[in-house]
Amino acid sequence: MLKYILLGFLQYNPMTGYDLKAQLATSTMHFWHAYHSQIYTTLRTLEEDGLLESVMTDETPLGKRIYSITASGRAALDEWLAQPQTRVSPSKHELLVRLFFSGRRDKAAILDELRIQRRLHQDVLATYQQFPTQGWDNPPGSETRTASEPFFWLATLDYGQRYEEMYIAWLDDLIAQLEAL
Amino acid sequence: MLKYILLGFLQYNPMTGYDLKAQLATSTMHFWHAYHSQIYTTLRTLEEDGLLESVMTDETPLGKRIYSITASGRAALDEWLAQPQTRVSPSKHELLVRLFFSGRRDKAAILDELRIQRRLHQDVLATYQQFPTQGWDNPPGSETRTASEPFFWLATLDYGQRYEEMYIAWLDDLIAQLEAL
DNA sequence: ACTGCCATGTAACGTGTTACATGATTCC
DNA sequence: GGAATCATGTAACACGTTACATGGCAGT
Repeated sequence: MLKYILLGFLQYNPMTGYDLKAQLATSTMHFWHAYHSQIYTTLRTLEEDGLLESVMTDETPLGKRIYSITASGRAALDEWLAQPQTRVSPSKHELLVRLFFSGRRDKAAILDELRIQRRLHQDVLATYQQFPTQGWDNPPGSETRTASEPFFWLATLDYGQRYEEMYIAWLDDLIAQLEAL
Repeated sequence: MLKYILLGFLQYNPMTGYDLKAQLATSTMHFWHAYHSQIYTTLRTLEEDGLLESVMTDETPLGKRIYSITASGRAALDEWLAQPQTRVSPSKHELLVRLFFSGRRDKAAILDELRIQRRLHQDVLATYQQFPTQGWDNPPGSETRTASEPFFWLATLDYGQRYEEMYIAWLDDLIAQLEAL
């Protein structure tokens, strides 16, 4: 999966692993996450498989390695996009697991945990709400873009906002119910 | 993580791997998923670590192996529950990845994919809505339950319903926008 | 006879996480 | 002088997925 995200970003223009790490920490933070260790190793694997190429700028000890997509890389990305997803994305949500098994826990401890989550998700929502006004509606690179790309980027951002709003409302109702018990 | 889900279910009463697989396919389907291969291997690991014990019923070639939680197992579960989660659960959502990079795709193909997802998620929502009337508000086992357990089970189910409603509404709006383009 | 569900497991592979490790440059 | 950010990588381990593999029992 990360493979296609890296190819997806590199289709617009060449980037370093560090740049891709930054893209994942901003543009895709609401639907995919990866650690830098995984990004660097996956980039190397993609290069070995001929889907990417890289060059080192200024051969100083610790220079930048800039990756570019190859024709095979574009083909692999297009082929993946052409196969529609026909199942639901399986979800994994640790807080819900904890809650499901919280029957014996102290009420005050649960409320503390829920309130922490409420604050964290409020922050995430605030971040999303600032994205479009920060020029995020035109993010990765510049050239080789079609007119519809910002449409889809904004659609995923809209998902992120709706998700956070739903989640916060659910937390608020749950906190109120627990307090009333 | 699966470790604690298995311990969580087994705190109520002993079960087989097959039973646990069924629990994961129903009770926790909206927040955690695991394959039977992983369930069986994790159960073995937990037994090796002394958190579970098992007995074989009727020593026929292919009998049932019934797992029970040990005192150490309960302690491990309680300890995990006592450490509150202070970060947001990272999300991974394949359809959003595909959508994010769909700028060059054929509009009709994207619409097909979104409509398939809409139907699948409608089915999932329908399943959730039938749960409480099917006695799911009192699911795993029977004994050793506290009064607040159904409260938390219903809270996670409520999350699942709200999530699906939000997701379907988002899909509907997106489909309408795409059609209008 | 065949289908579907009960019931268990292994093996190989793929993905993801944590920790270790280094060093330059920029801003305060 | 110190902290933050830029920049890259490896190693060990943990977790998750797919495929292979077996066989009983109940219902049609």
